[in-house]
Amino acid sequence: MTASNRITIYDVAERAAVSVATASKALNDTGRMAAETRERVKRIATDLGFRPNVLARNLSSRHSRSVGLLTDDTYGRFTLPVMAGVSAALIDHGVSVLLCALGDDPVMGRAYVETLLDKQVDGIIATGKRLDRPLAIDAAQLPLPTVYAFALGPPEALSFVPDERQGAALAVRHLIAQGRRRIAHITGPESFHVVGERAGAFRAMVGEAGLAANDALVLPGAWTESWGHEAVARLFNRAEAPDAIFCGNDQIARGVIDALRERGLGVPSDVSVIGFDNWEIVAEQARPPLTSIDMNLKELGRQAGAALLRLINGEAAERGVVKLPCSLVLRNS
Amino acid sequence: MTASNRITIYDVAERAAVSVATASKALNDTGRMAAETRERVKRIATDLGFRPNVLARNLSSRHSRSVGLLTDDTYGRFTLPVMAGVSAALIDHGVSVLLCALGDDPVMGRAYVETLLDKQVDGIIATGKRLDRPLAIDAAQLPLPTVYAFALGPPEALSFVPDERQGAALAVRHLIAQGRRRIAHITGPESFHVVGERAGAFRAMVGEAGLAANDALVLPGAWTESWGHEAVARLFNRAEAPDAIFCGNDQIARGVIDALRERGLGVPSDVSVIGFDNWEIVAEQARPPLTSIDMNLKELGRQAGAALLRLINGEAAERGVVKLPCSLVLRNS
DNA sequence: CTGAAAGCGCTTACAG
DNA sequence: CTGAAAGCGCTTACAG
Repeated sequence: MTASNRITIYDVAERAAVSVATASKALNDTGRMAAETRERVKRIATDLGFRPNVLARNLSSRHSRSVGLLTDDTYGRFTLPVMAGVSAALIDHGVSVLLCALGDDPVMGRAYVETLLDKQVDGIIATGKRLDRPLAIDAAQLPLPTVYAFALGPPEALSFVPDERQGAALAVRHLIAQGRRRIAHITGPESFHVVGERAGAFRAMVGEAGLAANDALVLPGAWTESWGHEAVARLFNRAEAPDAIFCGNDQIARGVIDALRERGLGVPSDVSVIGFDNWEIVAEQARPPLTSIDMNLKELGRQAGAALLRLINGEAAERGVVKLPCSLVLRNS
Repeated sequence: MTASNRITIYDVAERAAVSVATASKALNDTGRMAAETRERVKRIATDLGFRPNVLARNLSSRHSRSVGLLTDDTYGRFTLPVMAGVSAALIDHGVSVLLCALGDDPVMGRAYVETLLDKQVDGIIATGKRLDRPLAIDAAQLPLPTVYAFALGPPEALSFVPDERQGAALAVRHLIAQGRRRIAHITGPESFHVVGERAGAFRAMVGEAGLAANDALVLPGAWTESWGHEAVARLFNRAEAPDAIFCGNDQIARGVIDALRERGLGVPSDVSVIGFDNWEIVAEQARPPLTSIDMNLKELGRQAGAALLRLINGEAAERGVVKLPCSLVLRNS
């Protein structure tokens, strides 16, 4: 029936002594037929090693079983885990992910998105290097189901982001549970949205616990080891030194740990330290290994992928911002 | 001719008063026909806003115009720029990139690759988190054109990697050109292949220039700021201190710069410092901003993508390891 | 419960 | 130089 020697649905149908229509319905669990027929067709397909030609299926069914993944990230510390999660969620449903690496140039971006639309993607996932900076392309305008992952879309869209406040609260609660009473927060530049979120949650938790909620204990700076180092110098040259430090990321925490050691302070015996991001290469190499907050980005990607699948299938429209919980990864700091 | 209201090649043919066969050939620059006819068809297609249905084209032409991108990276510092380059090289040719995020589990990996093959990808790009660690899947066994990007494939395959030795030599040559005579190399763990490569090139260049090629001037350690800090302590507590330091990455370099400042040494007045990776967020924030070596990973991805296109088109088979030059990014250190 | 037939929208020998 | 026709390998109304 077919020129090439690849097994087609015609071969399966012939062998099962049914029509290709019936074979198709049997394999796709559609239509009605005797259960025995369906089973037989499926078994024969497996025996023959039949793999449906996706290209043909796409043309008939008029959709591509693929989604576009838009990103403006060319560095990837946070984006790649999200992408891996999206991909994992979709692959089991035979949906593949087309990568579309946008630059910061909207004109180029639009051209890229055009080719994505030409490929007839069934939906779009938008992600980006920073939560608080929109992509060069307005993905929500696209005539397609769209989900934002580790990126904030417009209110009428569906966005998945880490719950920064919950993550920060988790960190502070952990320190309090260790019996710490004077907790400082050393964090990144105030221009980052997450810095405000985490600092807000920090203040709230500390206040709630009836501890000293002194603004001098919140130190915004840079996302670097050396800032952690420097901030420790500032904090510990005062009368009342903290007994715990919640750091805005793991690199800061690493600088903090090193600075404390240089001062002869034990971690965690004298001062408890907790990081954020759970960047394994940094957290595990610290001495002692660093306790940290994990944003579960792969899981976030997975949920975004699953939600996009639901939208594509026309299930109840979801919208708004879904904040996913962070988790505490205990090490020895 | 068609049920939907989307513009098809039938609409174009009708309007141009030619057959669909001629329209197809005109638009694809195949076949022979009067130049005038070709132009007219193209113009009408543009006027009508005709966009060919890629799904149909794929089925007829029996290829998907897509390639699979295999990676085992879920962190992405180096992989994402490579991916962006690959994507940029292919998108202009209407070829899209299917992301396939392998875990470290070969069984899962194999299943993922199966679905990629089902999608009839025309080729594969394999990349990974570390140059010197193979993927869980042996991509070279796949019955498809395959290119390795920022990953070493088997000798019979085509691999693109940065020229580590050239990059290191570039760094050392720059320091020598600044009049530096006693150059140290502070770098990462010896278990990394790149550490050996860069250190080898460092020794060769220093020897060639007739400078002190003392093994005590090569300090392997960790990829962290704190190791840079510590290594400076070791180097400068000796009689003969270096006047230049070539660092294995930018984080080390940052620690080095901070440590030198703490010792009251001027950078670059007393000691020149150069990093590796050109990780902008680190290099630009250093005080002074850090001169560094850039591996040009996006360009590497671009070349790998272009090479894969050539393989897919059946042009002369290429193989072996292509080392792409690094470049020097001058800042103020 | 099953099948014949049309159709998805292109491309590509082949004939003229 | 141009076109009629078959074909890519499935799916899906529709008829029975």
